[in-house]
Amino acid sequence: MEIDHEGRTPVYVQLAAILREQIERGEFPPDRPIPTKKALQQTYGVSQGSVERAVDLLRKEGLVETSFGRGVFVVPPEERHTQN
Amino acid sequence: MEIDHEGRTPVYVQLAAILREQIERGEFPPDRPIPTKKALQQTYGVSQGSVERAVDLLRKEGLVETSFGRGVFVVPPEERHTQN
DNA sequence: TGGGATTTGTTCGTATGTATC
DNA sequence: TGATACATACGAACAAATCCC
Repeated sequence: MEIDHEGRTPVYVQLAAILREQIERGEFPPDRPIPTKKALQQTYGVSQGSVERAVDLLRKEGLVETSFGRGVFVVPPEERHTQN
Repeated sequence: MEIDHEGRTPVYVQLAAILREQIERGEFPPDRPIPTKKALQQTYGVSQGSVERAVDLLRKEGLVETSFGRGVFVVPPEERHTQN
């Protein structure tokens, strides 16, 4: 899936959707960080700010947790308390 | 008062402090918007984003309310319900 | 009715620096 | 020390609400 920089859907929303789907498909191993924010920038060709916002969305949804200096981690489904 | 772009205190925090003091001194007439965000940008030589953040702080403090397309308004002291 | 001007709000990219591990 | 998350700041473009003539 790719990011459309022209359309009306914000880039960070698109990126969040991509990651959300990958997470729910279990494409990321547990207890290990998903690709770093820098990697996401490069993979999808978006800015740091857009990655920040995308991850922020997923964090608020309870799908991931971030750990300063370590990485972004997927929250196991049974531990999710979505405070949407 | 001026903004120090070099120091450790964020620009937007400094700007919020300036405006907060002016508001509490009653320097802005009631029922009329305070200087527009664009004016604040020019007056203090800061970016739109910094003005945005400064006003956001004051809004969260309950000191001002913003009205899309109209301006930023001082909340009368007796109506402030600071949900800090 | 209409359309331009004003004003707040959002998004994006870039750059730089700080904090944590 | 290096990798990483996070914060700050700027500029630019555009969208959306309001106002005014």
